[in-house]
Amino acid sequence: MHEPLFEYIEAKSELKLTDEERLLIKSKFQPKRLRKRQYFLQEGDVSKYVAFIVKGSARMFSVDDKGHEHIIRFGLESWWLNDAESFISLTPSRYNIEMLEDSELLIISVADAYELRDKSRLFDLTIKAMDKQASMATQRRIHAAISMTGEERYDELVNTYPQFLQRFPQNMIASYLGLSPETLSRIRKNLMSK
Amino acid sequence: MHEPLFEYIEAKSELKLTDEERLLIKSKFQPKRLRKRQYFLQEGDVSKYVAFIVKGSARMFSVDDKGHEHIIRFGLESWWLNDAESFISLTPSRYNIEMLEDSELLIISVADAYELRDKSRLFDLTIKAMDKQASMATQRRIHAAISMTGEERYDELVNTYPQFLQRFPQNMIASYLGLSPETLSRIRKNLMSK
DNA sequence: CGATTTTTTGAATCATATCAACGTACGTGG
DNA sequence: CCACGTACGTTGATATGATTCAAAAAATCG
Repeated sequence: MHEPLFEYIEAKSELKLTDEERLLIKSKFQPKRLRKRQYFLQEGDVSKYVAFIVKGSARMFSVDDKGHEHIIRFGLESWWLNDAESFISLTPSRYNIEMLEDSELLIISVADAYELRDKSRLFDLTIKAMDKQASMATQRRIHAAISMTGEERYDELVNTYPQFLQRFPQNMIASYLGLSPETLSRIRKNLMSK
Repeated sequence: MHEPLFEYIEAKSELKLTDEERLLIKSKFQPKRLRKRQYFLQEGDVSKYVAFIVKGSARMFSVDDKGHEHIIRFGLESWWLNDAESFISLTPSRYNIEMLEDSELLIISVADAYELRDKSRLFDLTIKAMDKQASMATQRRIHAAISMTGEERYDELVNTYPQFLQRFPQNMIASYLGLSPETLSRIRKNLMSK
């Protein structure tokens, strides 16, 4: 069950885990199964855990006054789930995290995550690598959101995350891109004829 | 010259620097002065340095095919400057970083930054705290960009970063919000009459 | 298979961009 | 210190991209 996490850590840190370190990490990460449509985090709750996705997928989204959902980000195998804002400041979350497929997670509490970063150099390096990658990805996304048309943003998504198209329904892709489902449908129709 | 950086590190890490650590940090960060309109990073260059802003301000922006500029983020005192994407992957940057006021920076190379994180626990804690804060801020910004109208985004900026209105011209605020200068002008006019 | 969800299409409407013109503020060299 | 040039902000008219609402078609699920 923990094997994919170990592989992830060794890949990110570019180092090999000792048996001792494996045991330590295993002791802090609890397996958790969530079925499709179950929530990992609900709006108003405080995000006390981070999850590593072993298998499955999820979306983090907010709901506005009009009841429209906006997808902040998706999660797939080897990605992490949590609301940075709530997790860090320990305030109630404005977001929901819902599983989109039957999933297997490995969860760790805030306190244990800090402790583990202190005790395991590899784990610490892994989180640093993840932070860097995340900051790159969010910088790109902000750039796309403020400077591109819907069609350009869809184009970039097709190139950057082609898996999304296989795994997620089109109306969720639209929400992720900040478009209405109808608009994305029309954009795709348009691209067909080119 | 390095005093503001020391204060920043002690505030973020919630610990006190030793004299030894101060010397080490001082030896890695070079002072650099840039005047208004000078560039810290130009599109096409690789971002090899990170800068801590002691005094002054800057903007990071891209230029699209039509020659329009899009501001990804601003920098002010105690903020950091670099292009995450270029810095991390050592690829030529798609962005420019230009000083908006005569500024004093403390710059550190990629290699030295890694080394310093290894050698100074306080510096490492500081960067971790900064990463967390940055991930919170970018999550908020993405949420705003994909789910809010121009007026709502301006409103949020007024509440979150009121300093921006004092320090930066309105057309740059518009660019940061992903709006044309004309649209922001009209939004402000609208808000006046409420 | 029927029921529900997702996608598509059309028409009307809204938000924002674009282009052009004008007024104002600003800083820079003479 | 003034005058000029450049940058900035506002306003109006028009164009465009995207949303909304409604309905039908297609896909998916139990």
